[in-house]
Amino acid sequence: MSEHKLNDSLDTLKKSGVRITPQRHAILEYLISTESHPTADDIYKALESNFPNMSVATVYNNLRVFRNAGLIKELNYGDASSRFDFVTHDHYHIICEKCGTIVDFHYPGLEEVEHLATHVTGFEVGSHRLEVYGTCPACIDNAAKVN
Amino acid sequence: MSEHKLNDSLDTLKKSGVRITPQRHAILEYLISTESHPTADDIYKALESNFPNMSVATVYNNLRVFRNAGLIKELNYGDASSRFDFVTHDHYHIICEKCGTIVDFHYPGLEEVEHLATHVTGFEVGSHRLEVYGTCPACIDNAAKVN
DNA sequence: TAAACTGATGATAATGATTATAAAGTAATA
DNA sequence: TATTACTTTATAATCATTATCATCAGTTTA
Repeated sequence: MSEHKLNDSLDTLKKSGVRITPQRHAILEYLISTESHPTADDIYKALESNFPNMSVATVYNNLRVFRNAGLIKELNYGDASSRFDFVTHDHYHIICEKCGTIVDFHYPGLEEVEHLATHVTGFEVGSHRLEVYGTCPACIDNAAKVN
Repeated sequence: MSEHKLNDSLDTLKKSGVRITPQRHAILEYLISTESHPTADDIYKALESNFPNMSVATVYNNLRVFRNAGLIKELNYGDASSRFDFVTHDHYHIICEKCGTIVDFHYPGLEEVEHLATHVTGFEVGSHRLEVYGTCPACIDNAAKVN
């Protein structure tokens, strides 16, 4: 799956003069293949078996490289650590406040909001971020069972 | 200004059995009076002269108390520390990527998005969060002067 | 090919925000 | 007044992230 996403990404990196090391390859591959939105530590642990000597710093460094290249997004929710999300087409996130699950969903875009914001504040708008919070189906079920 | 916001907040706290200490009073007052979106440390520093013995932990503890009481919101942007915002009427934030300035703006609400998200994901939706990123007028000016 | 250069990695220390802990203070209540 | 519950303060602990620096690997150049 998504073999071409990986190749596209590797091309992008090469073009900006970034070397493709085995670690970088593995981190990118993991980010593309996973459905989840892993923390740096998740990634570190997931690759531990293949790269027993890899340093946490390497994970952080390369996440920054990928972010600067526009390949991934860094997500900051209330909890302690950042999560990382491979950038595909535009999508938003809905987050379960009970268990932390993050699910993607699509929405036609909110250019209106950007326009209004520009108009009202005089800012030059670059991007926006939207998240919806609630309770996921699994947690709703669990709550029902308990009562 | 906003004397009644403060009194409302104090009432809310009293009703939920929270004691009004001088520190709590001062922190709340500061949050209501300031236009900015201060970090815990900003608050700590701002009240230093009046409360030379106040501990940072007190600031954090009370911010949590206020947040649990629904009086303030905790905002997490990319940078290191959380910012706190007194909850008034619903508004969104636009954030300058150059200097970090945060400005409020109003928008009719995005219930549509919540409905769609519910429909698509099966989540029970509670709230959402939207931020717009860009460059503030001052930074635009500065950039123009340099070139 | 060998030397030199550049960037990447890995180990570890440092930083900085937030939280935990425990002792002492303060208000509320019986 | 004695007891209880809640707060504050001071400080230590935690934990994510970043900085440092020696080492390593790939690439370029002589």
